[in-house]
Amino acid sequence: MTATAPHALKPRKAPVQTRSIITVEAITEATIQVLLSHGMDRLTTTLVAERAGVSVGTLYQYYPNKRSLLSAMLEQKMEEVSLAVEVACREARGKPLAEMMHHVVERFIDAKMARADISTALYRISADVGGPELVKRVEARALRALTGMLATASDAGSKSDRFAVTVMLASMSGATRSVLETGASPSMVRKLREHLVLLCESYVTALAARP
Amino acid sequence: MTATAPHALKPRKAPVQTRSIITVEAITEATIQVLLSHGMDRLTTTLVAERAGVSVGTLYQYYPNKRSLLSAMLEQKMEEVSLAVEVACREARGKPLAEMMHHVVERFIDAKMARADISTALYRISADVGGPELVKRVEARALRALTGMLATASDAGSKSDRFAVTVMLASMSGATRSVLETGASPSMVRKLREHLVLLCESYVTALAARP
Amino acid sequence: MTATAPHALKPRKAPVQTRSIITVEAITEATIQVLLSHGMDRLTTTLVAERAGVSVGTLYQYYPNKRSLLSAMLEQKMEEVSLAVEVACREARGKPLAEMMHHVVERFIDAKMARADISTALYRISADVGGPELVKRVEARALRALTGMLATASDAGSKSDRFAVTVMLASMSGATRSVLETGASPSMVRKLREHLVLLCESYVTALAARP
Amino acid sequence: MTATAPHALKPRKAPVQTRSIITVEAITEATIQVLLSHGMDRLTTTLVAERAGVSVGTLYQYYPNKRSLLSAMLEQKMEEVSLAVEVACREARGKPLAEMMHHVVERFIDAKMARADISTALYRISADVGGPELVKRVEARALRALTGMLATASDAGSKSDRFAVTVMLASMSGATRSVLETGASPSMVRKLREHLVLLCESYVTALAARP
DNA sequence: CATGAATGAGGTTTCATTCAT
DNA sequence: TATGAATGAAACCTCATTCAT
Repeated sequence: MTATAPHALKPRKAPVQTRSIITVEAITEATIQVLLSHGMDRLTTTLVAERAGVSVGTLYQYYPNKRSLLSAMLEQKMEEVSLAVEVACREARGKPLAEMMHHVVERFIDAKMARADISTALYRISADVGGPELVKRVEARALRALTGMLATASDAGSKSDRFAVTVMLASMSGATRSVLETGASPSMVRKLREHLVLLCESYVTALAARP
Repeated sequence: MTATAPHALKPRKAPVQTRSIITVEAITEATIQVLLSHGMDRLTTTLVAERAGVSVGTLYQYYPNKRSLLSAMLEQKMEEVSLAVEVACREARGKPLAEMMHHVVERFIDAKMARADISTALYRISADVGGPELVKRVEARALRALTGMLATASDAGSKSDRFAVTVMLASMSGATRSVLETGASPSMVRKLREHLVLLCESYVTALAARP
Repeated sequence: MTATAPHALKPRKAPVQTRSIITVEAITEATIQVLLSHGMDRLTTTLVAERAGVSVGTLYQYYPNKRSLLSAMLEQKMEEVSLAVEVACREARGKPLAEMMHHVVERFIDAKMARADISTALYRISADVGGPELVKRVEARALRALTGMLATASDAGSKSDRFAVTVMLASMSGATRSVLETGASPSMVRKLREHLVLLCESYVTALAARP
Repeated sequence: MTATAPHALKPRKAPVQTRSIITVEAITEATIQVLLSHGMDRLTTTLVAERAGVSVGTLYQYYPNKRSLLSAMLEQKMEEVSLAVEVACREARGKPLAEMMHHVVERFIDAKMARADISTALYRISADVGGPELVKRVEARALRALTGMLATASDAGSKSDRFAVTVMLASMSGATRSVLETGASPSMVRKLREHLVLLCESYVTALAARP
């Protein structure tokens, strides 16, 4: 990717007409496919447009540059996951710790696995495309939600601080990524759910038990 | 980076003479520096060579292409971490679980933080450069070592299987990465150590307590 | 020229719009000119593009690599000659041997001399650029045509086999090439016509007279 | 090949010591091999040196540049052929035409086929490396010899001029090249001998019979 | 709005040649 | 003499982006 001014990462215009929406969706889908089949450094705007069945020109009507195309995809997926976590946290407020973790982990993995291919594809970008900053910004919401939820646990005065929650979230992401990159068979995913619940639950409990 | 056949990722020749060794080290160091100062997609072979104080031609005497240069760096650092884990596992055999985890986590983080800049830089490339495969291959050793060690715990019949260990390792990596990308102040690192020990310890204990 | 996989020698896309056709023709012509003025090993794609009044990028839209550019030119010219021979053979069917050879040789030389500069330029590349294979493939048609024609000679049961015809064709090519590379003044060309007719005629006659 | 001043095409020094002779021969042989296995445009001085079992530096002790290396090979082989023709012509003086042609053609083909690989390899260079000029210069001797010989034919006042002989020589070369590039099985070579004799003999006879 | 031909800066890689050891 | 590490000019080729149609 050639150097690009840091501005202009937003999509160029929001599609309103039906045709436009279809076009944008085709582009989005094509990006995923190319990312998966060719990898980050053979992804070219021309190739994406071709796969989407439109011309490059059209692609550039919706995204001012390549970076914004990828950035949009990354943000979209991450928002989705963050939202899922937020909702799960709201639902689990006031419950006992074990139940909380169970619920949140399930929703987190659900969100990642809905279109697991997208998740996998995005691991190929996150480093570039404003990765860390974007990640931090989007994860902040999930972080707040989790911290808030933990404070309402019915069975334990929570000692969990922001840092502990970060560690937990990063662990969940790391483990899920690892499984996704190994292929993610259904049985693997089942085990992942189980283990992540155990991991988080025991961690939170241990935190609460600290002097 | 231009398309490159998946072969030819190995360095081209091992430096034998003193002069060569110095050259290769200069290239290695320059790669890190450029990665940190310019980022993955403004890293050019010319720039690396310049920074290393050699000509591009020289760089290409040791690495057949850009990919192999980056790949070599990634592998090198990962081997280092894997080795550190292996050694730590050997040292902690036969100890109680808590002590084991404490020891391994400490050594893991030590290895990552020695030249934290390198670790950070490498997160930018792991996705390309044969990432997953390389990761899997190199981590396999750490995995075996950890599993083996856990079986010798003095205080608990280990129920830990390969999958659980993968989850643990991925969690450690994920959390460490998260901290590194946020800046990694000394106090952060201290907290990370503490929390990762807690996380792993409680996880392993919980695993052992399962029906 | 850098190493190139043996595939991908075909032009990348056929020009359809008027603008494209002009572009491709400009590139073709520029290639000849550069070949003549600079020689095979100072012919660079950049130089060709410049001469053609387009950018390198444009050149690469029509030819996937340097080799294919040259290959296309070679094939084009050779097809032309082969076609000329085919047509001449068809026209001369049923005539006496002497007349046949006269006609074919004349048309062969006509075809080579139309843009003698191109012929000369192409001798510089035929060795690389898939030479032999291409030559064999394209000449096959001329070979068949000649053999077929000779069988219809009104004045002699033809003993000419495929091999004899190959020898004849190769002789014609060799002699013509020799003359072209010496400068090919009109008087030389006149003599060449005369002599090649004599050569072929007497050869075919001698073949027919063999026991 | 990079641009090189037109001077300095001669080998740098004549090897006198035994060791040197062996070295030069190894280089010569290696050049042929590389030419055959990799083709003209993947022939690099380093590769040749490697194949010859010496260092590049050593190669440059005997040839001032790549061009001279190739040029030397070309000239050497051509001289050989020319010499063979000269000798054959001397031997055949005073004989009848038919016998003359038979003798010369046989020796010509013998010379080309002794190390047919070399001949084939050289077709890959002749265009570059001062091709035409070199060819003209070296062939001049064969030309003179042939013309001289024909004038002494016992059975016919020769009408053959320099041009006719050029045509004949070019035909012989062309046909031989064609056969070599098609693989040159022994039976093919046998047929080639036969046919070239016939071709030349009938040609010369026809020339003599002209008004 | 869509198209896709054209652009050209710039990146990667090669390889003839030199020269200190 | 031989070596082979180093050089660096220069070649090939890509691809994000624009704009006339």
